[in-house]
Order: sequence, then C-alpha cells, then structure tokens
Amino acid sequence: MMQPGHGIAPPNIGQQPPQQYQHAPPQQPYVMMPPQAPQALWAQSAQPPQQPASADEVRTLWIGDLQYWMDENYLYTCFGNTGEVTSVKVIRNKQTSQSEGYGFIEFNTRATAEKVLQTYQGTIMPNGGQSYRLNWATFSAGERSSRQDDGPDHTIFVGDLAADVTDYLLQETFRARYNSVKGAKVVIDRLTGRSKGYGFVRFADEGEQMRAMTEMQGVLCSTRPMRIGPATNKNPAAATQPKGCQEALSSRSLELISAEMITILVHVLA
DNA sequence: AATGAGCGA
Repeated sequence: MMQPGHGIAPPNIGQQPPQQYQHAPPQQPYVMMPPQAPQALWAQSAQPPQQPASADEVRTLWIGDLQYWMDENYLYTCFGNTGEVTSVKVIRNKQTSQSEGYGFIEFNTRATAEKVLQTYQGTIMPNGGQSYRLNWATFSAGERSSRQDDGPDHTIFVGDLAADVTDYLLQETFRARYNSVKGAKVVIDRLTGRSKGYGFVRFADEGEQMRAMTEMQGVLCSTRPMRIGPATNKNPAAATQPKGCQEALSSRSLELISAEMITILVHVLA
C-alpha cells in the first residue's frame, strides 16, 4: 500500500479561508494550463505535444465531492506540484456557472495519473476537511458508477457514522468480515465538505449482504456503533427488492380507491 | 440527523 508522504504527496497548503472564493464573479468554464507549458509554445509545434501516447490511453482522473468554491485554481493547487498536470477543469452549470461538484484532471502520462490516484485517494483535501474522491475518467456516459461489472450490487445503508469515518475505513470495517465487499461510500455534504454521517456498502454476494445486515448491527466503526439498514437502491437494474412489494402496494391502493369511490357513488346516488 | 448532486467543448 502506497503511503502519501513519499513520491507524489498531496501538498499541505495553509488554512486558506475559502471566503475569497465565495464572492468571485461567475466566470466561463476555462482550462487552466500549468506555467511550464504555456499556450504560446504549443501553438508553434505542428502536433500537440501533449499527445505522446496512444489516443485511447486514459490519462485523466475524475474528481468528485467538490465544494462550490473549489475551482480550477484550487485543483491546480492540489495537483500542480506533480509538474505533470496538463489541464484541470471543473464542470459548471451552463446558466449559473455554479460548480456541479466534479471535475477532471489530465496528466502528462497515464503512469502519473495512476500514481496520483493511488497516493491522493482517501487523503485530506487542502482546506476541505474531506478526503479526495478520485477515479479514472470514463469518457462514456455508460458504465459510470460501476467499478466492477461482475454482476449486480447488493447495497446496505450504514448510519450513525462518526465524522472521521472515510470510505476506506468503512470499506475495511466490512471487508474484515466479508470478502465480497466491492466498495463503500460515505456521503459528503457539498456545502461543508463534511460527512453526513451515513454511507453505503456494496457487496457482490447477496448472502453476505443479508448477513451483514444483522451481524454488523451496532459494531464499532471508528468511535461509534453502526446502524445498518436496507438501502433504497439507486439503480433499479441491480435492485434486489422483492417484486411483490410494488404490486401489493398498487393493488392495495386500488382497493382503497375503489372503496372510496363506492362511498362517493353511494352519496351521489342517494 | 438519516438513503448517494458521479463522467466533460
């Protein structure tokens, strides 16, 4: 396991108050270039110098859970010390120019991107109080939130999380007992960058999911006992929900409506 | 306290 601190380490910039960002006028999305590679130099070369490898080689990382004030400048502050950032971009709403809370960081080489992914993942963002949420950019709207396509996810809800619980800790807490754990996510408040105190754990195996629902109830994670619940599934395709539920609800509603209609009819006809 | 703002001209 690679530790931050050697190799490419996340910078530890001072406690810069985010206030300076909050009143910044809305601006068009832009791509910030590192000073090492000014636009003027690029314009002179016949070929774009930043395409040394095959075009299909992914050298871009996706970053999520960004707070509203975290702009391109901020991202460059975070990753510029690698000296290998070719562009950073925060995705914004077309009308309001407000950040959508995610962005992209492109690097010189895939190797650099990979190293950054390994060293930064889970470490604390400058000023943020939250950990980086990084992943490979996919370039396709398709398989987005599925890191592994080996079948459906079986997800549980985990509440009562202490403020310091990270994705990694949550994941490892469950992986210690269940080897089909695919991942864990602590939900972050975008306004504060802090944990909302709950999260989700995904299992590949449905049996382990069900076991965890009872076995992990009240088990300590960091400093607090966890509270496990069923997750309302985000993507219905992988849902494990019993099919009878919806139909039962529907027919029950129909019954109620029918009964009410009869009452109304009785009154109308009376 | 309480069920995920997730892939770009």
